[in-house]
Amino acid sequence: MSQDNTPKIRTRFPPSPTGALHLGGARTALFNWLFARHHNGSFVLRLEDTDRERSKQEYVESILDAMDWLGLDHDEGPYYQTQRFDRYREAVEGLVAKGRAYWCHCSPEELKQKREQAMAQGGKPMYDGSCREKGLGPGPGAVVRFKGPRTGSTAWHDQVKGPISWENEEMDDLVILRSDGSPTYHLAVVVDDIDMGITHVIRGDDHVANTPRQILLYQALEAKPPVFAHIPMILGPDKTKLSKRHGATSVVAYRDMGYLPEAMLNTLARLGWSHGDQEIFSRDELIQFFDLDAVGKSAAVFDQDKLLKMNARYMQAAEPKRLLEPVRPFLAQRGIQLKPEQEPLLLKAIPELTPRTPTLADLADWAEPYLLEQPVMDPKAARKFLTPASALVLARVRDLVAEIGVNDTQAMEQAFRDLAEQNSIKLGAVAQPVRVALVGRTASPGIFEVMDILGRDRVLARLAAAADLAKNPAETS
RNA sequence: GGUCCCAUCGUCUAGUGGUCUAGGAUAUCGGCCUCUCACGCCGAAGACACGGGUUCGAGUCCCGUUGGGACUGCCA
Repeated sequence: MSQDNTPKIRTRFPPSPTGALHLGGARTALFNWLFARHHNGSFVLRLEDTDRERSKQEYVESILDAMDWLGLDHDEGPYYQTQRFDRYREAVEGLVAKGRAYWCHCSPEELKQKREQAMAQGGKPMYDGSCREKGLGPGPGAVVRFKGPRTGSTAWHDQVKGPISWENEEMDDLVILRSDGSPTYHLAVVVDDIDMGITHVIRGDDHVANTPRQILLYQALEAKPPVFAHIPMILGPDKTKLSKRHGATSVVAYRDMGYLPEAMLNTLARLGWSHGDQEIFSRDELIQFFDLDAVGKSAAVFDQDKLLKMNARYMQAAEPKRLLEPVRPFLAQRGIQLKPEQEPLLLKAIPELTPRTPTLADLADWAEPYLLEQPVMDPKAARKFLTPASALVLARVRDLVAEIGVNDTQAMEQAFRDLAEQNSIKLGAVAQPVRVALVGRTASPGIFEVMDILGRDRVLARLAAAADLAKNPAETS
């Protein structure tokens, strides 16, 4: 039972489908989603596809896919701006009729020339308003410009930056309708946010300079502007705006590298937002604690190492079953189709594996020896540990396994220690050859746990195969 | 160039005038643990950009300087 009289909070995320969802966009989406969820409001998804040249359906799908992966579900939409052209057209006509906008016949070429000339003379590259008072009508190549005020100032109280104000004379008359009849970003975004009842616009602070222009548009359209909150940008390691040249910047790229969405979400949330010294947040905690007042003002550099560590923590903490489906594609990349009867074995191995595997890709790598009939033998490891001298040790261990089995790890460890002592060698001198015999490499979880999971028969078979190799080391190299 | 925004360890950040000889995380280094590799634990090093104010007192408030970023499109 809701008893608040205040209008329900509505936020939106409006990506333009001209590329994949990148880290900055994902964080913006996350903050909007968290804010809506925290306040029990609605989260609207809208595709800003008015740039017909660059907008692509495949990007729409990729963005939706990424949002889905992150679990950022929307309550409304996705709306598409290309389906609302009539509405924008109507708004523009209304503005022209009221004298708040006018037709402009200046060509892009002469505009560009004027801009460059102004720059060269140290002036401001703004539209000079040549057509502002001409009272022109539509025509070939003509656009509609907003008729902004020439005096006064426009101000707002930004929810993260505080008070910001702009001299109106600093703003030129922006184009709101292109010569092809399509609306520009400024017009479409304002009309949409009005129509969709958006109460809070949370977006990257690369939009602050757009805000006063849009407020003017709200006023001309006789609508109340929403609350604005400009969150700091996410920068690359070189502190410039994140872009393709910064390597992996798309969210799905991280998914494909084996990161868990909860780790991605947690890391993104901590860029520009904090809750005391807490570092790990569940999805519910994020919703519970998130608010705009704890969002910082300065730009943040995305730290891959920290994401990796975060992912490692989530990997370790995950229930083995949670990892089963997500790891499948990474196994498949290694040519392994996980069979149903192998699942219990993998599930049992996962707790031993995850402290060593920061990503799903690593997990697949480390799980491989358990899932193949015989492990892929690393030649270097074989050369070093499967020596004629170790053949004897391997044979003794076989006897041990035949005798004790593999499920009593404590008894097996004791037996290994006794064996080492009897031969006056260190435990490692026994364990390493065995390890290489069992998994084909020099690093693995504890050797007794590996044996337990592999099971007696497989252990015996692998020890036998390794002993053969050890007797004839030439074959390995 | 102009406008606007920003400024605490390498990086993410805590800090809202005194409890800061500045806390946490990550990265780095050292140690412990140990059958390998990890995990984990312990420890070290590492920051309030600079200069003026205001104040009994400033990382915290104000001004300036410097540095960085964004915008300056018929792109969003």
